[in-house]
Amino acid sequence: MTVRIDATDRKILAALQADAAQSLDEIARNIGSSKTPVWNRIKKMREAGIIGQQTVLLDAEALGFEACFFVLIRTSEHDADWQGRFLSALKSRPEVQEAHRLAGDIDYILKVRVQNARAYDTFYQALISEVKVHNVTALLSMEEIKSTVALPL
Amino acid sequence: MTVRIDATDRKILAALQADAAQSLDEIARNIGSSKTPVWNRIKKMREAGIIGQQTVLLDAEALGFEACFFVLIRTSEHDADWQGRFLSALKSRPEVQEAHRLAGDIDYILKVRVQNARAYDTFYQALISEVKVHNVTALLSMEEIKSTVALPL
DNA sequence: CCTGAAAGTTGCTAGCC
DNA sequence: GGCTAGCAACTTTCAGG
Repeated sequence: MTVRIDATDRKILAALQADAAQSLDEIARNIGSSKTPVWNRIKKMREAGIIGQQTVLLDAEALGFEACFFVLIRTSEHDADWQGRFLSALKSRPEVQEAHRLAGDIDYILKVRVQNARAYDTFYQALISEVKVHNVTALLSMEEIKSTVALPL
Repeated sequence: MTVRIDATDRKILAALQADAAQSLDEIARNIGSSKTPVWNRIKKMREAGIIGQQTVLLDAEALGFEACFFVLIRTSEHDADWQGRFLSALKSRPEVQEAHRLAGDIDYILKVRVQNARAYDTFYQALISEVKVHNVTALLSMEEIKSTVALPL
């Protein structure tokens, strides 16, 4: 299932990451190739799942999502049933933008984007009523210094 | 500078978030409108900055970025000069995907994506040699449970 | 604010080097 | 593997209700 990625592929990926709206011609010109080979490579990488969803980045604040929290979670329960319920709760809640299971004494970290502090509290109350967690610390973001989805290819 | 966003605009944004590659016709059909009005609204929201970069989401693991750390940073220095150097260090390092200034006793949180633990250490050493920080805790992600850039419109 | 149609670009395929 | 050529499909513009 692993596809070999060469230097040209990486250039294509970097170009797509930077601006997925540009045309094949433009990408081809910038990396010193031409339309068809670029298209074939993109197709292959799409099929291999290396290139995933194509999306737009929206201005969260302009759309009324003015609060962003990082939530550190410790739990005492580690059985499969609890974990299953916890994971599906996270996946089904759209305000959870990221969720990671961690190594170390903190078990999970979430990134939660909501309209305001009150909306966060609603989310938090709903979450802890659905699954029991041992300890929760919420870190409130005051300023988004940097935010990118680009990998440093 | 604020543009009024109505229900139709929100539907368009949701559609674009889900798949920015779909055609105007498709979007128009799904939201019960037609090409030109959809295009006019998109244009307006682009100009207002509500719609930002168009990009693709890449499979980090397939491309060799197998480690993801969340870094909690406490600092004792809060003067403008220090902060300026710290921020520009973060912005210039491509492995830093997110950086937030926080409220509370932890001052900053970073999300750092690197090839492996060793690459993280290289990053970490470089960062602390550039700017002095009081206390650093790195949380290693074992599993990316969820990751989306979509806002819950 | 929407409709419909025209014009220029682009995505994608096929056949040749 | 890459290149050239072509058509279908798309984006973008604009006159008119």
